Amino acid sequence: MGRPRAFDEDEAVRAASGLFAAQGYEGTSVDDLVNGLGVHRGSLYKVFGSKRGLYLAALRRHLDQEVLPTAAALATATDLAGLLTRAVAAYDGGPAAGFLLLAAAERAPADPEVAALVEEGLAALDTAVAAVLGTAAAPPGGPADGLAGILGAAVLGLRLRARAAGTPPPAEAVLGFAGRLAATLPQPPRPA
Amino acid sequence: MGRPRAFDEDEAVRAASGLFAAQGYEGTSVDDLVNGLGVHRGSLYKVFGSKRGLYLAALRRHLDQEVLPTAAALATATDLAGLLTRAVAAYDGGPAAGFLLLAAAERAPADPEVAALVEEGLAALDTAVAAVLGTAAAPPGGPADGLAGILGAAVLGLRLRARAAGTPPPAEAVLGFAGRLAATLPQPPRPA
DNA sequence: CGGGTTTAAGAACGGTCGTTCTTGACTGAA
DNA sequence: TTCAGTCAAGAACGACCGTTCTTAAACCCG
Repeated sequence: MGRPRAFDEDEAVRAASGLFAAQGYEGTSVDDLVNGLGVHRGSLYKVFGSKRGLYLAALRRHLDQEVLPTAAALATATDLAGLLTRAVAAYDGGPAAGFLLLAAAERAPADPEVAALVEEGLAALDTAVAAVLGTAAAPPGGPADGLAGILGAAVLGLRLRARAAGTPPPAEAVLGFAGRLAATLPQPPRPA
Repeated sequence: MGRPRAFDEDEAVRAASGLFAAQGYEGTSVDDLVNGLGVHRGSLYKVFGSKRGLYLAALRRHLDQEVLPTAAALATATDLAGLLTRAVAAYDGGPAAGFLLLAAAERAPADPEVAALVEEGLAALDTAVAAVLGTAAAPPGGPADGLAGILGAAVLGLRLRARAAGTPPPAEAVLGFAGRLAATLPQPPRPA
């Protein structure tokens, strides 16, 4: 019973991801969200409780729909060059690109719940890199450690530079680096 | 002539750096600045023109007093391990730590003047890394390229993770990575 | 000591912030 | 067809936003 909803909740959350990724949390007003999502103000508060609730839902969706699948795809690479090639190719430049970066820099220091989501995303990337390298992943909950953490950090840094400059990350730099680094491995990764 | 100033301008800009670094641009109100700087509202607008003007001054100061000196110190390293050791040691955890990161993620995409300052800081870091490696620096104005850009990106990514998690960057990971990578160099850097 | 000039002090501006409230439209069930 | 329940529509709330204005205080100079 009751009047049916005139909007798709998942689509609204996706649109919110784009707005938050582009303008940040503080830089996105509820009016921006109401206009961009096509969802009425009252419905927004009914469904998500608050602006912060919608932000958390958007970040959660970004992790589930973008970051974690990307990490899973990275983990299927058979060598380092393949992994980094996929990492660069995964940069779709879509509206939510960089949401994780922005959340890490802007909201994670002030919002523990955001920090936990960010850590989840970053840990997944580290785990994928570690899987390809055949080494142990970083300890859960702890800071990035080891080569996998460093490589993940490098990809993060490249994407941050790309975001700041408004250009896609430089693929050739990543691939050249992969060639260099592959030589340092004591044995071919994934010998099986 | 005229009544003398009751505040030190450089100290005010430094305090502003801390606030902007901690809370971001949109997250820091003019009231926050007036309280945190101990500078009267009118004086703030007289000297800096606007909140954005103060932000640009604070970022400029952060570059001049923190980032560029750090980059210069990095460039004096004689090998990769020394450079990365210094890079980690340079993380003072002070109030303005991460200002460059936050500016890159939050304001650079929307404010070209911020983007130019951010690019200046990142380029200086790349140049320092390149100097130690004995390779050419990234092309000015362009995206990071080559090994130096990758290494700089890794340091950026590590610091971003540290900022998100509220912990200092993991020194041992960086140093372990330096040992691995040093083996890939075709010759000892800085042969002279 | 009395102008001239610069800053400090703080009230006040219109606008926008996140949030809530009131009213009417639409639904399935009685 | 009435009822109870959910959502849409939009006005309205107090609080805060960045900015400006007015007035008093502190200095140099003559």
